[in-house]
Amino acid sequence: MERNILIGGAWPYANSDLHLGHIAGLISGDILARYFRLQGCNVMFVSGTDCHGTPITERAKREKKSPKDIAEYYDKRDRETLEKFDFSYDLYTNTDTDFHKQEVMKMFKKIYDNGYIYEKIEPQAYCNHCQKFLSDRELEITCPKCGKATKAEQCDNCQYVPTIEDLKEGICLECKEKVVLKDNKNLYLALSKFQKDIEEYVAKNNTLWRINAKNETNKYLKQGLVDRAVTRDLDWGVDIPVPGYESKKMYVWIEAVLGYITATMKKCEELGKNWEEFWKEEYKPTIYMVHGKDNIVFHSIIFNSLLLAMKENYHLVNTIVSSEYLNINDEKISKSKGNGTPAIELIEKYGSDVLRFYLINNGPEKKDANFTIDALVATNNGELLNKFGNLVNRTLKFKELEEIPEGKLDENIKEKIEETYKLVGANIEKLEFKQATDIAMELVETANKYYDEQKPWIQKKENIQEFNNTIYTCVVIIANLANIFEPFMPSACKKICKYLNLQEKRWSIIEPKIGLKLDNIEPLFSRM
RNA sequence: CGCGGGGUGGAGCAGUUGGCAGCUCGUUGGGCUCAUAACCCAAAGGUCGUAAGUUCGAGUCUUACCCCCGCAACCA
Repeated sequence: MERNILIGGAWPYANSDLHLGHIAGLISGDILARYFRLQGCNVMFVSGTDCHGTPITERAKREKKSPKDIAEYYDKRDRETLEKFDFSYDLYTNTDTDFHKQEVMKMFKKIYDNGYIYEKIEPQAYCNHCQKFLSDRELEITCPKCGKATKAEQCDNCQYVPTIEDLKEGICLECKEKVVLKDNKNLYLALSKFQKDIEEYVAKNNTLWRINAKNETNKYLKQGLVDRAVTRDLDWGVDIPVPGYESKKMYVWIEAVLGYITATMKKCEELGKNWEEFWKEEYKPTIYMVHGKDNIVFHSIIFNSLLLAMKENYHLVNTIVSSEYLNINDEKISKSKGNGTPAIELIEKYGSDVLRFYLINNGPEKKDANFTIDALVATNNGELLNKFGNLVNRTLKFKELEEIPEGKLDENIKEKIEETYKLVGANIEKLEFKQATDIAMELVETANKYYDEQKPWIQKKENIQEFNNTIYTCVVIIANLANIFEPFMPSACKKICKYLNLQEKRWSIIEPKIGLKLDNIEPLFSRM
C-alpha cells in the first residue's frame, strides 16, 4: 500500500531574513520529502511564513510601517531563499491568507465547543496612556528580590519570576507611564487535561525522536502541563471566533501550527485530493515535524493537544525532527553580533549543493555545530569536487569517448549500488542524515577505486571490450548516484540526469541508455 | 548544589542497543596520467579530560572530581 507521508517544515517568522541556522534545521524536511517521493510514497511537504505575533508588530511600529508590509516583505524574501536552496515544498503559503484564517477559526471554534478552551478573568497590567493591556515583556518593574530594573517576564538579573502583585509598580516601556492593574479576560487552552494522553502518546511514539525532543518534552510533562492563554490584545492576527473577543487576536503559536493542516487542505483542494489522507487516523499517515530545538514543545505538546482537542480522529505527530543550533565561526548566531548573514546572500555566492551538503554532513544533527567558510571550501573542493565531480568528469569526458558504450555491469559494483540504496534509505528513515551522506560518498569512493584498478586508459589500447565494461559500469554508478544524492544535492543530480538523459527517478537501481551521445558535459562543481 | 552543551591521533569531527578505536583534512613515501594537478596504494600519529567502580570485556554504563562553552534583548 502507498504510504501517506506528511512533512511539516517550521514556519519562518516574518520579521527577519532566514540565516544559515534556519536552513540547517529545515533541510531535514526536504531530505525526507525527496526521499519518500523517490520511494513512491504519497508525500505532502508543507510550510509557510508566519506573519503574525508581537515581534512583527513591534518592528512595524519602529519602522513606521504596517505589520502587513513587514510580513509581505519577509514572506517574499523567505520564499526566494528557500527556493534557491531547492526546497521542494508541495505548498509554501503564509498565515495571512483568508483560507488559513477561516480554517483556523473553524478549528478554534471546534476546540472551544468541545470545552477545551475556557474563559478566565484575571487582573493584568494596563496602561491608561496607551489605552491597552500590556504583556509582561512590555512592562518594566523593579525586581523585589534583587532590586534591579527588569522586564516583567523574569528578572534578567536573578531569574525571579514576578507575581501579579509585583506588576502593580510597573511602568509601560513604550510611554514610561505607571500602569494600573485591571481585570482582563482571556481564553485559555486546557493543556492540563491532556497530561495523560500526551504522556502515553510520547511513551509510545518517541523511539525515533531526536534526543533533544524527548528530553525537552519530558521536562514539561514532569513539571505538569499548564493551561495557556490563547488570546492576545493585539490588532494584527487571526480573529477569535467567540463572542466578546472581537478586540483580540489568536495566540500566534496556536494559529501557526494549525497552518500545517490548513496548508494541506489548500494544496489538496488544488489537486482534487482528500487532505484527510495525511491527517486522519484511518489513513495511517506518518507525520514528521521539522524544526529547531526551541520549537520542540510547541510541536510535541501544544500541537498534539490541539489535534486531540478537536476530537476528530486526528493522527498525532509520529516524529519530531528537531535539530540543534548552528554557530558561525564558533559564535552563536545573533543580530547584535551581526553574524546572522542572510542565507540568501550565501546561496547566491556558493550555490545550493555545497551549502546543503555541508549543512547535512556537518550540521547540528545531534549537537550544536559550527560553520566556517574554510570548512565549506574544504567540503566543496575535497568531498564534492575531487571525489564526486571528478568521477563524473573522468568518466563522461574520457578522451575521445563519444557515447555510452555497450558494456557489462560489474557484478560486485551492482551489489554495492543495491546495498547503498538500502543503507542510505535506512539511515534517512532513522533520521541519521550525516551517516546517510557518508554512506553515499562511499559509493563514490568505491567507484574511483574501481576505475583506478581497471585502468581504462590501458584497456582502451589493449582490450576495447574490457574498456567498454569499465566505462559502462562507471556510467551506471553515476546514474544511480543521481538518485542516491537527490535528497541531498538535487541540483547536481539534475545535471547528471540531463547528461545521461535519465527520465526515471526511483529508489532502486537503474541503467542508462546504451549509445547515448555524451555532449555538453560540464563539471558538476567548481573549485572554490 | 541555577540550567544546558561539550572534552576522542596536528586540526575539524563520527562513534545509535558496551565487543579488536574510525572519517575528512594535514604530514611522509610510492603508483597512475582518463579527469577541474583531480584519482589510487601504503605509512607515521590517540594511555578516548582525571580517578575509582560495574562487567569476561567500557570511548560507550555508575559515582566523584578537573577544564572549556552558551544562558538580557534580537535569535532556530
